[in-house]
Amino acid sequence: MKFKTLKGLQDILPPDISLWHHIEATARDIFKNYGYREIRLPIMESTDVFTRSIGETSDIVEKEMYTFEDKGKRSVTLRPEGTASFVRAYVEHHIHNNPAPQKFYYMGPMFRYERPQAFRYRQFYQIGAEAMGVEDAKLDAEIISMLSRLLSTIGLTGLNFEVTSIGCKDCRPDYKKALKDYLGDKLKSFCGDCQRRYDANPLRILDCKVPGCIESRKGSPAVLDHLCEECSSHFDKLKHYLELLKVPHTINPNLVRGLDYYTKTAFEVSSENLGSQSAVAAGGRYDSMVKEFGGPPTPGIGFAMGIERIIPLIKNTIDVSDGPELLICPLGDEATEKGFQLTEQLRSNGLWAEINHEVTSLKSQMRKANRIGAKNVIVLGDDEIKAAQVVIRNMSDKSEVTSTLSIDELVKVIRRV
RNA sequence: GUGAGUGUAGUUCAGCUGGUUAGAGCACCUGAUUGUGGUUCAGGGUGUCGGGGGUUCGAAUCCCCUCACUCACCCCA
Repeated sequence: MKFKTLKGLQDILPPDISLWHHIEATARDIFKNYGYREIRLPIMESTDVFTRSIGETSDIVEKEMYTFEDKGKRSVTLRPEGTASFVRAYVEHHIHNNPAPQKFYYMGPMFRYERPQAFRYRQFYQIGAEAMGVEDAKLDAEIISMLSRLLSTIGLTGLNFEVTSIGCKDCRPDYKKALKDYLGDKLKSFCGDCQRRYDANPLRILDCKVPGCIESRKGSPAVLDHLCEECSSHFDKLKHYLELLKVPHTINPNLVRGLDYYTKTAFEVSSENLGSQSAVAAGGRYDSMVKEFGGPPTPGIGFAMGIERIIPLIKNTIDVSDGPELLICPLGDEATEKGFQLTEQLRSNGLWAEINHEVTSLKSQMRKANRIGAKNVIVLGDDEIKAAQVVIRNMSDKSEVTSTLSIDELVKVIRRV
């Protein structure tokens, strides 16, 4: 084989593509109910858009971005996530002048230069939603509820919704300090990764799965006890509204997000059926990002879901079989010509019709009909043309109905109306 | 970036300690059945054994290198 897809990239072919369409159509449908409108964003941005928002020291920026210089010597980056691009567009087009909340959704590929793994790709697709301009926790509850509805409408079950608050610019530094103070003198009892995390991102120590670390961190201060007045009451309201809307969820104070811009609410949806990369969707509030991008102080909240991680979860539960509504099997030259015309006419009347282009034995034509999943078959030979009448055979129950060669009648009979 | 595993037909895989012409299931094609499919029966192999080098009388098998893929860590949708 001479060429193949690059590492971590994949072709999406039928029948899988039907699952993608199902997910995308369901998302558009649900988003419409909630007043979200589509926004299409470029696939690359000035590198600063990401470094300034995601965080210079985050893993994404430090080692996972597809960054290169264009011919004008500008540093550009293939987007590793959608929110930064969205906020850039929000500010650039003064969208804040519209009545709040302004709600948008997007879908498309993201790029991260990572080692591929099960359900992790270098080009992966996200469907994301962002709601801007409302600080109230009702919006947080609403968007989490929407996500929950979306995922269950798509057909997912057994998902775990985890919610927490990670504080804001004011209280998070205090908490970080309290945590580091507590962990500082017992640092030697932690794994190598955690010792590194202590300086890089101490919050992540709370998420470590090494048994020794779980033991050693027992009794460490909890984020939720260190929230400032405002963050704390925001989180209380969120819990209240989630109860009110009956959105199933658990509180996980150790939930950590890898992006620097999150404030207050953070949430993640995971599945136990995905192996190690279990996150299906994740999101949170970002109340200071618009201002940092040069816009007026504007709160925002959003989430993104990974399509590749949803596909395997619905693969065996959704029927993706398809096939033409009619296959014409011609026998002889005259039938080939007549059938060719007929096929086009049926198509222009809205039917998915096909004709075998090679006149082989009827047996092999029928085999092919079966193989391609044709719902009905017409055998078109000299007799049928002479009589201007055909037999329409239903492939699933073998029932047969006769019809004249009139297009209207054919369509009617095939559709069984 | 780190660690482990796997590369043989379209696909899933067998091929043990080296031994004639590289195999099986599924899929595919043809026929039995001349104008009616799925079941059955008969026939058909579609292959650079990932690539290169080495050891040997002889390598899919052993050794080295390399490439690719997979899973996991880090991290994340």
